[in-house]
This record gives sequence, C-alpha cells and structure tokens, in this order.
Amino acid sequence: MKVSREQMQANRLRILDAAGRLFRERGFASVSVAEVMQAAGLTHGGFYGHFASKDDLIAQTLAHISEGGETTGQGLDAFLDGYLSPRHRDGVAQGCPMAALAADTRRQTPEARAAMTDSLRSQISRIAASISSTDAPQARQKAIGLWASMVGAVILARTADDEALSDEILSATRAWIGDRAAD
Amino acid sequence: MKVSREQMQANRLRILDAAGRLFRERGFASVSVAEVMQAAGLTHGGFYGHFASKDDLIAQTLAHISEGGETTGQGLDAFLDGYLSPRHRDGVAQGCPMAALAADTRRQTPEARAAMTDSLRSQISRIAASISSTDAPQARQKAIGLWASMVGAVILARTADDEALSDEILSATRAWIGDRAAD
DNA sequence: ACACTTACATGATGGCCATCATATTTGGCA
DNA sequence: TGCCAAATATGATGGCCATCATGTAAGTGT
Repeated sequence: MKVSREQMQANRLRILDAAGRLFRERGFASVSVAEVMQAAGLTHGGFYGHFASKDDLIAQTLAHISEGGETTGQGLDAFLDGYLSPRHRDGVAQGCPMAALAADTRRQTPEARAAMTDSLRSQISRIAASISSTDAPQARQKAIGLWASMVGAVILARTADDEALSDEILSATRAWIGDRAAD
Repeated sequence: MKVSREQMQANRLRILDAAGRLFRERGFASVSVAEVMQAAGLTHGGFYGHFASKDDLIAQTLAHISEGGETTGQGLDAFLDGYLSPRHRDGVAQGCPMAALAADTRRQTPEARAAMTDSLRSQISRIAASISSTDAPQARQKAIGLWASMVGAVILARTADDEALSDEILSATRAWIGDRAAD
C-alpha cells in the first residue's frame, strides 16, 4: 500500500528515530534492519525505498541525531550537571550520541565518520562559545578538555557494573572539572 | 593431532592474544571465532576445547589484556604523554583496552563487564597512587577525572576523520590536563 | 611398547541477516 | 473517475557464523 508523500517523510523520520534509539542502546552491528523497521512500525521490505543500505542508514542516523540534539541554551554548569548525571548515564537511548556511539563509529564507513566528526566539531565550538573567556584559543583548548572528560566519564560510568563506582566516576569527574569550569 | 600440555597452554595464550588484538581493532561483534583461531594459527574446531563460548572468550580476553598491560613504573607525566600521543591513537590493536572496548563492553555478559570493571578499578588506584598528594580522597577524585579525560580524548581522537582535528584533541587535552596534573 | 586419552582438524547444521524479487494497494494526476 | 507510479508488504536467496559431531594422530602413564 502506497502512502501519501508526507506520510512517507514521516515514516522516514520514524525509521531514523527508531534507529537512533536502537543503535545507541545496542550498537550498530547487533541491530538488524528488520528490527529498526519493526520499531518504526513498518516491515523490512520497505527499507530500501528509504535507504541505499544499512551503512547508509547508519550515516544518515548519525547526521539526524546530531541535528536534533543541540543543547538548548542552558548555561555551562547546568549542561555539565545534566551530562554527568545518573539520569543521563542510564538513558543511553535518549542520551548523547557521542558517548554512546563514537567508539563504534570508528569502524564504520567514511560517511558515518564524517557525520560524527561534524557533530564533534559543533560540540567543541558550542562549548567554547559558552566559556566566557577573552582568550579564544584557550577557550577552545578548554572546551576540548571538558568535552573529552565528559564523554570519557559517561562511557566509563556506563561500563562499570558497580553502581557505587559508577556514581563516583560521574561525581568525581564533575567535581574535578568543576573547580575550573568557571573561567 | 594432540599436542603437549604446555603446547596447549601456549595455544591458549596465542588465542587470547589474537582475540585481544582483533577485538580492539574491530569490536566484539564483527570478529568471528574462526577468524580469531586462524589469527592464532589454528582452525576453528579446537576452539571449544579452550573456551565454553564466544562470550567466554570475550570475558577471558578482557581479563587477559588487563593483566598484561600494567603501566610499568613510568612517571605520571610520561604516562600522559604516551597515552595522549598520535602513536597510541593509531595503535588501537596494541593500545589501551579501555579506550578501545569500554563502550562495547557495556553490552556484553556480566562476566565481561566484571573484568572491565576490575581493570577500571586498578587503573584508578594506580593513577591515584602516582599522584603525590597528601590528601588521599582528593587524589582519587583527581585520578578519576584524569582517567576519564584520557580515555575520552583517545576515543574522540580516533573518531575524528580529520587528522588535524584529531591531533588537536590529543594535544589540547594534554595541555588542559597539564595545568593541573602536577599536584 | 600399549592402550587410552585428548587436542586439534574437517566437515556439518541451523539460525540470523542484508539484500533482492514480486505482489498489492493506494495516492497523485489527468 | 480511472490510469499509473510508487510505497510497503510478503516472501525468497545467499552468505556468514556460532556451535556441534566426528575423525585422527600424537602425548601420557603404566
């Protein structure tokens, strides 16, 4: 059954959303195309009408997630608190795509890596801009350091199978960063 | 053909070494048991004489890598320099298992996660011990922050498809950390 | 030396999955 | 209103892979 043009676009977005959630949760390799389609409320057959291949879906999903996830105008401290919170750690499927998928993206197609790299560049710029510094190069250096520790802390906190340790990783990183988050 | 008892132990170690390299390079999911065996110079049939399953291999490989990789008595600064170097970034197969596999380990069996968590605990203790501080809790907090930024920086540097950006992530993180690495 | 054990090789098996072929139904347009 | 193209559904197909079954030859202890 054919659907309307706009319904088709809506379906496409549902596929990308579903893929975004599933990939973040389980990684690229262990999520099947059929599973993504089912999560989007469709069957596997229609997939190749929307995407050229699974690799194409991966690349487009990364681009799509990044578009939607701009940190909406909160201050740097609030951003840090939210990012390094147990809530964010536990909500992988809705959380930061970089923390969930950066490591996995290294082994994907050039297109996927390019999308992730774009996302990384924006994130660094955004953080640098939110640092009230008169010295631009230093703000950028600081932004990179901050972002690396944030992503690293969430990845490590998600790896630990001990909740106390996991909580400690988040709070210790937050405190360690906190001393110099203010410019 | 049967082999001697010691040959069998040697084979077992060759399998674990090969698995360690392959897993770090390509992740758990996309490396097949047969491939690991071939890299170890054997055929796939003997695998289940050594390990109960692929999941078992994953868990034992993580434990095995961590044992071998103790940072041999260099100072904290030298450790930081080496870890945040292009050389380490480019040598995934020989590099830090946490940077290569932590994200992937989150979705593995409890045994695998336990092995990785052990490794994480040791690493934090080791770094904390190498910080010349009289204040133990603060040394630990600092160790966690340091380790998170190191792992995060290497993961991000490996994700970026632009070498200049990748280099910048390493050097900026190194510099950002450097300001407060000294106690 | 011999019998027996056992480590590894060769060769299935069954399942999952990406991708493709074909059928169906319904929007879009004349 | 009715034709046609196109969006999904249903249903292969071929490949890869984890795991198992069986053969074989060489270590091992008596």
